[in-house]
Order: sequence, then C-alpha cells, then structure tokens
Amino acid sequence: MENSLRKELRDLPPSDPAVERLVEETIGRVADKWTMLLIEILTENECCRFGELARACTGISQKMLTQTLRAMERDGLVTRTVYPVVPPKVEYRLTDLGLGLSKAFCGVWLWAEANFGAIEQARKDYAEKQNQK
Amino acid sequence: MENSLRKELRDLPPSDPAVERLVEETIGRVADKWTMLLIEILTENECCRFGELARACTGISQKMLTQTLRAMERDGLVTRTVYPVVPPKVEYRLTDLGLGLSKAFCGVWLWAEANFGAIEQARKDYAEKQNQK
DNA sequence: CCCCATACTCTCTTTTTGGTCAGTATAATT
DNA sequence: AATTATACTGACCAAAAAGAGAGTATGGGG
Repeated sequence: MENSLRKELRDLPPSDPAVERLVEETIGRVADKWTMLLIEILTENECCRFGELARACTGISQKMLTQTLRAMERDGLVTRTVYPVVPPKVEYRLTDLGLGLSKAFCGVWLWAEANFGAIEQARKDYAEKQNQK
Repeated sequence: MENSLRKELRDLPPSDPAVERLVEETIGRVADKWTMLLIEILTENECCRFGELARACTGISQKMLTQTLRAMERDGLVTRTVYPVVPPKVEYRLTDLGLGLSKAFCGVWLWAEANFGAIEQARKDYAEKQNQK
C-alpha cells in the first residue's frame, strides 16, 4: 500500500535469489537481542570499555558479551582498541557500518516501544480464547 | 548526531527500566529470522495458506513454520482463519500490528540489502588480519 | 609477598532449538 | 477399497546455544 520503503526495496533488484539468501543470512546474524542492545548502548555513549558494556547490558554473561563483541568486530560493526597496559584496557566503538545499522534498528525500537502493550494484550486475549474452548 | 529517530526514542520515556526490559523482550521475540521472513512474505501477498507459506519460506521445516505462525498469532501479528472443509484450509494474514512491524523492519532490510557486501568484506579483512599474526 | 583490577579464555554442564518421521481426519477421486 | 490432499500434532534425537565457575597475565599498592 503506502509502504514506500518496502516498495523501494522491492523495486531495487530483480530479486536475485542468491542475493536474497545473503540478505536473509545477514539479517539472521544481526537481528539478535544482544547485538541490538550493544549497538544501542554504543550509540548512546560512543566509546565503551568491556566492563562498562557488561554493566550496561543487564543480564548478559561475560561469555556472551565477549562472543557478541567478537562477532560484531569480525563483521565490521565495531572497532576494538586494545591498550597494552596492566590491568588491560579495551575500548569498543561503532564503525560507520555499525552506526548505519543502529539507524536501521531505530524503527524497530520505536515500534517495540509503542506496541509491547498491544502484544501483551494480544497474548491475554489469546490465552482467554484458548481457555474458553 | 543527526539521528533524529534515535533522538525521538530517547526523548520519549524517562527510560523506565521495567519498560526497557519489556521492550527488549519484545525485540528478542520478534527479531527472529523466520518471523521476519514470514512478515515479509505476508506483506507481499497479503493472504496465504499454510502450504503457500511453506513453499515461499525456503528451508523452513513444517514444525518451525507451525511454531512461528502460532507465536505470531498469539502475539497478535497475524490472524489465522480456519475453513472447516476437507482437506483443511487455513489462511493467514497480517494484522495492523503485524503490518506496523513490517514497516519497522523495512529499514533493516534495506540496510542488509545495501551492506551485506561490506560485511563480507569486513570478514575477509578480519580473517586476513588474524592469519598475519 | 600477596592481593587487586581487567578482559578475557577454557571447560563442563544444562537448556534450548530444530530436524525427521510417523500419525490423524475425512471428503473427493480413481 | 485404496489413494490423495491439507494442515497440522507428537515423539524422539542430535546439535547448538548459553550459563557457571575456574584460570590467566601482570604491574602497582599495601
């Protein structure tokens, strides 16, 4: 309908199936809770140490944090700067690529912010409907 | 910086931590490969039967398809209409909530479409850097 | 001499996820 | 009477993800 972004996307390529698969893979890789959270945190304070991220990212385990950051570094979303001091000091910040993704995610954050209540309601309705049967 | 959407989001609520958690949960729930794919398919042809979705969603197993669709129904993203005929006929379509999410995802699709090459390149560079050490 | 701090890494175990395959209901078709 | 079609459900099993907890390196402070 008036979904111009979607239209824009649809019109761009002749939907090469190989490209499509790559795009899907990319999304599968990037659309993950911790990645999204870390990107948000790094958008708000553009330079963070490991420990800061660990504190800001409530509930994440050290292992997951390391793992997620490594993957993000590998994919060019963040830079990792190691200062050869003791105790160690490592700084993370978004690359331009990461910043672009951050902007792309905005719409989803806003949607979630605006609609989590509706989802909760839908769940209640669904549960009730199930019980009636 | 000039990231107005992000700014908008930041300015909306006084960042209630409980709300924040709910938003994160919502995103964690919704930012999943199959959900995103199904939403895209249902955006393009607004009414689909189970079998059509199975064919359009290459690689998905019946089990995952059922599971994902049920979760989407429970969360109010799609409606499921059962026609009591033989053989069975079930139609799925996006709700307004689902359509909203589809629009929110647009930015991410476009980003992925535009940048999967950059990610691939970043991976190559990273691998090379690792090999040098 | 011992402990602290930081940013990890490694191992072990548990949990979650997802795939495969078999089964179901029943009207229409052969 | 057997087969087909559709949209599932359930059992079982393998693989992957994730948590917990211990270990590591080392300069500076007490």
